[in-house]
This record gives sequence, C-alpha cells and structure tokens, in this order.
Amino acid sequence: MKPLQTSSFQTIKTDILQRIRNREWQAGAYIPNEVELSKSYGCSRVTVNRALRELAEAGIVERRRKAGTRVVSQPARAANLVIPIVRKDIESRGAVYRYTLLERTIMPAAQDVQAKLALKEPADVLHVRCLHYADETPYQYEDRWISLLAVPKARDETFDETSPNEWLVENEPLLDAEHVFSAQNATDEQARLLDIRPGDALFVVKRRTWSTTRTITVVKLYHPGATFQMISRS
Amino acid sequence: MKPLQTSSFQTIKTDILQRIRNREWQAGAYIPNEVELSKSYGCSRVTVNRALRELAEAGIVERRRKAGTRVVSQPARAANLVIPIVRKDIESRGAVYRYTLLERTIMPAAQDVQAKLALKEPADVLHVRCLHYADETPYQYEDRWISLLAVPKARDETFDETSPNEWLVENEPLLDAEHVFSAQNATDEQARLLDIRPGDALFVVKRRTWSTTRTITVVKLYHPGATFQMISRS
DNA sequence: ATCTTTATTATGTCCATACATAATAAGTCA
DNA sequence: TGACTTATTATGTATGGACATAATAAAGAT
Repeated sequence: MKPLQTSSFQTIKTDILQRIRNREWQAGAYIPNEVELSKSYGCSRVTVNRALRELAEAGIVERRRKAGTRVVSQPARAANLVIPIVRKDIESRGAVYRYTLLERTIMPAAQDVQAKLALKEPADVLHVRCLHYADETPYQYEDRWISLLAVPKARDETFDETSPNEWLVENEPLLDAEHVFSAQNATDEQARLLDIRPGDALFVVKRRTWSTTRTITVVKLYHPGATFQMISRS
Repeated sequence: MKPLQTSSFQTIKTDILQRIRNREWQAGAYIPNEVELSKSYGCSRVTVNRALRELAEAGIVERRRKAGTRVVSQPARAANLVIPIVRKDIESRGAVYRYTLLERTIMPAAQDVQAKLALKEPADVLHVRCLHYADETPYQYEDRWISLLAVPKARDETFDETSPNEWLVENEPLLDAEHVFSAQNATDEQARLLDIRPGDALFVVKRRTWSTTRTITVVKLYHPGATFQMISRS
C-alpha cells in the first residue's frame, strides 16, 4: 500500500494535527519529545523535527529548548493572503487593464510626508496619483509617495506608461513591506475618480515599503468595496 | 569571527536574497543548482536545500525538479496576517471586553444558508448574532450560522456567557478556514447596533470554517472602519 | 515525421550521527 | 538563605551518503 502522502514528515505532521484535533493531546499540554515520537513513528528524529517545526510555523504548537513542544491553547488564525500586482489581478479576471496617471509632482516633503517616509531631514519626494481600470471601470485609485533620497532613479521616470507599482517592482525588487487594511467612506474627489457616489465604502490598503536602511515608498490603495474582495485560504 | 546569524542555512538564505535584490541573479533567470551552491558556500547540499526551500515558500524563487531553481519575475506580495480572537484583540489594547448575545435561533436552513453551509439536504442550523464591546464601545458585530449537523453539541449551548467564536475554538479546534475581506456601507440596523451612522464604512470579514468533510460555520464580522485596522508585517 | 521508451538531471526526502544552544534543575559554596 | 556554578535536557542545526521522483532530453522504433 502506497501512503496517500509520499513524504513521511507530511504524514507525521497530519497525524500529529489529527491527534491535537481529537484532543488526544490537549491544548496547553506538552506532547512527547522528538526522540519518543521518532521511536513510535519508526523514523529518524530529523523527520519528526521537520513535522514539528512546520506545525510551529503554522502556530499550532510552541517549541522551547529544554522545555519541549506544547499545543498552543487558543491559536490566533493565521491567514496567508496574497496581494497581487494590480495589472495581473485585473487580467486574471479576464478584464482589460488600463492605467492612467493623474499627477506626478516633485516637491520638498511636507511635515506629514516626511514622517511617513521616516526622513530625518527635509528632502525631495515624488507624489504620484493614478487610476487602474478593469474593462474601463475604475478598479483602484492609488496615492503614492516615493522617497527620492532612497530611489533617485525615480526622478527620471515619467510613469506615463508604466505604473509606479510595476516600475518599483522592477527597479527595487523584493522589499520588506507592512500592510494596513481598513474601510473608509469615499470623499467627493475619490468618488469622482472611481465613478461611485460620495460616502460609498472603500477598501483601503496602506503599504509602507522599505529596504534595510530606508523607507522607499508609502502608498494608499483605494478599492470600491462592492467590486473588491481579498481572499485568503486555509 | 562569529557570524551574525548563527545558522548557516540562514546566512545562505539572506545571501541569496541579497544577490537577487542586487540583480546578480536576475528575475526569471535560473540560479546555480544545489550542488554548485553547496560547493561555493562550502556546506552540505541539505543546507542549501533548506535555504532555497524557504525562499520558495516565501514566493521569491520557483523550484522544479530537473529544471532547477529560478527567480520569480514579478512576485505577488505575500502578506502573513494574524486574525486574533476578538476578546484577546480587545484586551491586548488594554480595553475591557464585553460580549452581548443578540439572537440565538435554531431553525431549518433556508435556501441561501443551506448553500453557504454546503448542506446537501435541509437540516437544522443555529443562527447567532452578537456584539463585542471594547470599553463599552461597540467593536464588532457578528452574524453567524452554525451547522447543527456538523456540531450537534452546539444545540445545548446557550452562548449567554461564552461567545460562539470562543466556544467553537474550544470544541472544534484547528479547523481550516477561508477568509474574504471587503468594505461595505452600514445598514440602518448595523449602524444602530454599532452606534455609528447608517452608511458609515464597515470593514467586513467573511469566514467559512470546515473540517475534513463538512462546513462547520460561516460568519460575517463587521467592524466600524474608523476604529478597525488589520496589520500585516513583512 | 511521430510516437514510445530510455537515460539524465535537479530537486525532494530520508537516515545515522554529531555537535550547538537555550532553558531549566541540581548542586555548591559563602 | 541566597548567589553562583555546573549538569541535564529537548530542541536546533549540520554533515555525508543514499534513494525517490518529476521533468526533460535523447535515443530508438514505427
């Protein structure tokens, strides 16, 4: 009989998960240590270690040296969500993507912008506002600040054809980011741009992006709540 | 000299990430295979394997047998967000948590509820509506359906003291879930319950929870947009 | 030319073994 | 009693070697 899951660390992982679900190993309690488990499963300790490590990464068990491995009592749900690049998101829905630049201004950072971009002293920043359409329907309104201190190359980019998002992905790849999700009512201007009514609910994503040393860009992404949803599975 | 990061798979992982960021290994290109890398790093292949595996899990590289490992060209942002248990969320902000049950009704599933809970045939369901307060300010309005076919025990639970969320975490732990986030305008009733104005933006979380075979519960969580935000780092 | 079979290759996993490390418990001494 | 040192323990990581597996390329047959 071939096992359903080929790899044995996987079968061990799901078996342990089952035992926790069935309360054989209760919440808050310590489970047998790696050596004991490897004996009972008839495998190497490394294999058990990998299973337990992945369960710990999933937030299901907690591990501490010398103490052991214990079942987390009330684990918070860990949702793993993907924030796609707008164009890909729209095209994956079978819609035609279009991009419009609304504003591109270079100016000295105002007080609040300087704080947002964590600039120690006043410096030039780039303010870009733009719209992303799906089949000629406004899909996302983007309001972005880029630190020209961190990305001097951006000074020479018009953003006529390429959206700042895609330009940054190309030119400053794989940065760390922090996201804040919220809901807010559309202002008159936002409503006009997104072709909805003032006060309509907007899904807002605020993103701050940085490299090792500096904040690169902060952006607010506004989605009409009715047309937008963000999904996370398992 | 002691390395900054003790484990060598970690240093290798960050080194590879650096090389990708510096475009030494360009987007879409294949990077050296594990054997070559292990030689150049002077370590075992398994160590390189772990570094690359974790980079693949993070969505930074793609791996295929025989083909090799290549840098993902335009990686979608993978945000790892934590959806806390309401009470803990509120208490961690230093506020006092209070819970109020609004409705608890057992009824045969209507058409739409039957579909939502993926019930093949009509069966009894439990409808629970409740409010979560932070310092006597409404924080979350919860509208939940529980399949009594999947969780017969829920029939005997009053939910007077314990919120359905916490009861389910205790009684049906570690279920798989799917989340959908969106924004919508508050209805008159929602506004009344949350002590906001009708039309105010609400942050909505829809969650479907299932065990191996059956859908256990579906729930809609409504947050006043102004007071709520969900954060995800890195 | 097209289909099928057979290498080849890079990743995926496993093992036994070894040493490192963090956290705790036990022991020692003032 | 209290401060300090020394085991002890479970997890964390590394190694060389081995075999499995998926995907592709090459070779062969029709």
